Amino acid sequence: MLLSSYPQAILHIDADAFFASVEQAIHPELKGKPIVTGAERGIVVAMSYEAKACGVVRGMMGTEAKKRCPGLLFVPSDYETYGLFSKRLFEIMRRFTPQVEEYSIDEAFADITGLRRLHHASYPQIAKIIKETIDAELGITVSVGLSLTKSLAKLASKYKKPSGLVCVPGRQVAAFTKENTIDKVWGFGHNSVALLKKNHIHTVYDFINKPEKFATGLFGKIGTELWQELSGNSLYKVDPSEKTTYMSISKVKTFSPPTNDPDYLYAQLLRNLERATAKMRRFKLTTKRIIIMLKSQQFQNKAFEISLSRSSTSVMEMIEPLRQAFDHLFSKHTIYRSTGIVLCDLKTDKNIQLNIFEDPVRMVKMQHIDSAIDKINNLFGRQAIHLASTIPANHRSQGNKGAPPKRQQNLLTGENKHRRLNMPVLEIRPLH
DNA sequence: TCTGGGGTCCTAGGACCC
DNA sequence: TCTGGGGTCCTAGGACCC
Repeated sequence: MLLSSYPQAILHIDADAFFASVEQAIHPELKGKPIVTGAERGIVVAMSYEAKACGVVRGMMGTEAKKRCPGLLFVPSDYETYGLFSKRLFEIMRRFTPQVEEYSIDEAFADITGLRRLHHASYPQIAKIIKETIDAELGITVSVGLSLTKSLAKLASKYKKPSGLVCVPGRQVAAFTKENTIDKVWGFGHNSVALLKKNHIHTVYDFINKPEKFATGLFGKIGTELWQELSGNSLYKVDPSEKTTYMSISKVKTFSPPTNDPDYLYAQLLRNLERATAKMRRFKLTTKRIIIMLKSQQFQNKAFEISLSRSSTSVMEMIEPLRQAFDHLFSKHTIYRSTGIVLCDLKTDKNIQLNIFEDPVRMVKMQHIDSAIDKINNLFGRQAIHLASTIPANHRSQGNKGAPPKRQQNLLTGENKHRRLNMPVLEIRPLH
């Protein structure tokens, strides 16, 4: 196949060691030093390149990380600030093209096809300008890949980290894919890689050199798509539409130390539920199916599913079934390390069907209560108001004792991020 | 890498219908 | 009663992503 330079020019931008880099950008004294985030739980969530160089990896216990890297500094995670940096990054990209797809907190695609004249620059030059703008304005570095498809662009951005700029025009696809093993491909996980290796496929080039039917035979639809994408035929389009909905919303929380105290566990679960439903209401969604999970110390997952008689947005309506599900799942001989809630099959809450036995007045009342709670929590911080039954979740949770939350000025907007006042905790009991 | 917290999509097989 | 052929919807679970 003969490919011209860039029939499509797709960019993938991936921030380097994002959380750690943001911390270094806000705290200049941390620059050039090995640091990790995740201090609040004592495990490594993200590490700077300096820390990575000593062999510190994600999920590692703090003590082990310190052993490998004696000068290691721990900072607590600050997701609000990471989110703000993320927003800035996407905004910079949008100055060059509206075709920007926010893929995750630290990654985005952009379609810059046809923009050479507008920017008076070649595609690689445009990529370079975007990269330099981000690096300069945010004080962090990103790695950039430019190629014909999303899959190739993603491969390219990963090829030279940190702070790489890798351009793969059509005529270099063959050479470039020879340089990349299949485990680097976005969409091939452990199982797929194992299967490919059994078939003597080791590089991406090996894969695209097989007939398309071979890929389809092994992996079905996904196989065909990846084969096309990696061959330089763009199938996955850059989707700039904002995320407005969810299929599911989950809240999981691991606590330390693990426990088998039912009051504590139930309170944790209820708190998960409060947070999940608050998010659900923010997106104007409703649920009918809820999954309750308890994870044991040995990482055994036990789950129970409840179906509501009709779609709902209100915690109060879910409390009874939650209690029953918990009693069903809980065993006093098991020690648990986390609880979780998944709200499934979410639908927009336009017209919730009432069945004839229900009391619409009561329902409307509950909706008023919910929206009042949501408003207050919006103003005064997450869960300024919460159910009294979640209070046991505050005790015994020694997990975050060491690291008080940071109350710093927001460097980007000048606002105080934490507008929480010293509010008393209001307690609301479920209606009966 | 032994396990944090969030998500999506695809597929096979059963239930049910003509 | 077992014998045909064909369709749709739903569900569970796997695989993958960051």
